[in-house]
Amino acid sequence: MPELPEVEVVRAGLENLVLATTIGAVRIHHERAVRQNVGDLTQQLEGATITRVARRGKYMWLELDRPFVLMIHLGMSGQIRVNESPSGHPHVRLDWNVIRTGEPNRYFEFVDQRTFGGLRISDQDHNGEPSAISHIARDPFDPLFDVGLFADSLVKRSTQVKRALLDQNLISGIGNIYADECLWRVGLDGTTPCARLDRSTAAQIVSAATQVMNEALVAGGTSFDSLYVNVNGESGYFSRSLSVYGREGAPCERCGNPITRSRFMNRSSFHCLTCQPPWLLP
DNA sequence: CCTAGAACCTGCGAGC
DNA sequence: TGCTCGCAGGTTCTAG
Repeated sequence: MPELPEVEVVRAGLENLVLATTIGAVRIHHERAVRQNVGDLTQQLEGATITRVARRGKYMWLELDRPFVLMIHLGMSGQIRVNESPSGHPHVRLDWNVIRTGEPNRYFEFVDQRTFGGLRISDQDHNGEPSAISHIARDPFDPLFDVGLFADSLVKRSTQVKRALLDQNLISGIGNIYADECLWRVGLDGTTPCARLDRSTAAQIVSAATQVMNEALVAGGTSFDSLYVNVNGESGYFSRSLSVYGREGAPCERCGNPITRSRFMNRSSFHCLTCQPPWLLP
């Protein structure tokens, strides 16, 4: 469920607490939450000091004083909760020792209802980046994100624009909510063939995606229910600022016509048929 | 290589 | 009050 803004809220919250601390006991209550040998993960992590909490797209990872990192992906329903065990799905608990301030030891838990997310160790390439996500494109918040490269790749795709926006190998961080919000802001129907787009439109897409995700980040992310919360269990407020997602039948903020819902890629898409004229097949 | 589906899971609300 | 069905912020594997 979480897209870039929600993952960034969790990343920042976690970094604020665990930087320069040392991992103590690691307890795994659900093997599916660990995408590798359970014993290896436990053994490699204990005693490691956390030097940075990083993110690309929807993936985040703990950098350590070791030649590997701990990858964390929240999937559809994953949470990181600090110093509390929410009822339901305790999966992996990491204790850490606060050597920085002398505060009492703490722990965080990775909790995941649907277990599409998980934790795993990854080694790093020569640039220090996790090899586990070498296939994931840079996200629009990345200073090294290349709009020209994205535009070139996008217009060459022989698929529809919404599908391309959800392809993490092309641009990362965008999911079903922000793809719909972005396309509404640009005035583009999601089924438009990529081949019909030009570089200028591609740049508008990046700009709109960056803006909407930044607004969501400032609001603490989008929460429809208790499944997405920050490390302290608190919801974000951006759902009240969504223009199309989840607003079937409600008036379009731009033209007043009702927002419609359709099936696309086996999931829901929300759009304004007036502001985003449907692409007509030739 | 690229694209499009199915598969992986649990829980909730709607409708019968 | 159940029961079934559809639906949910994602990724990855496979077949074509």
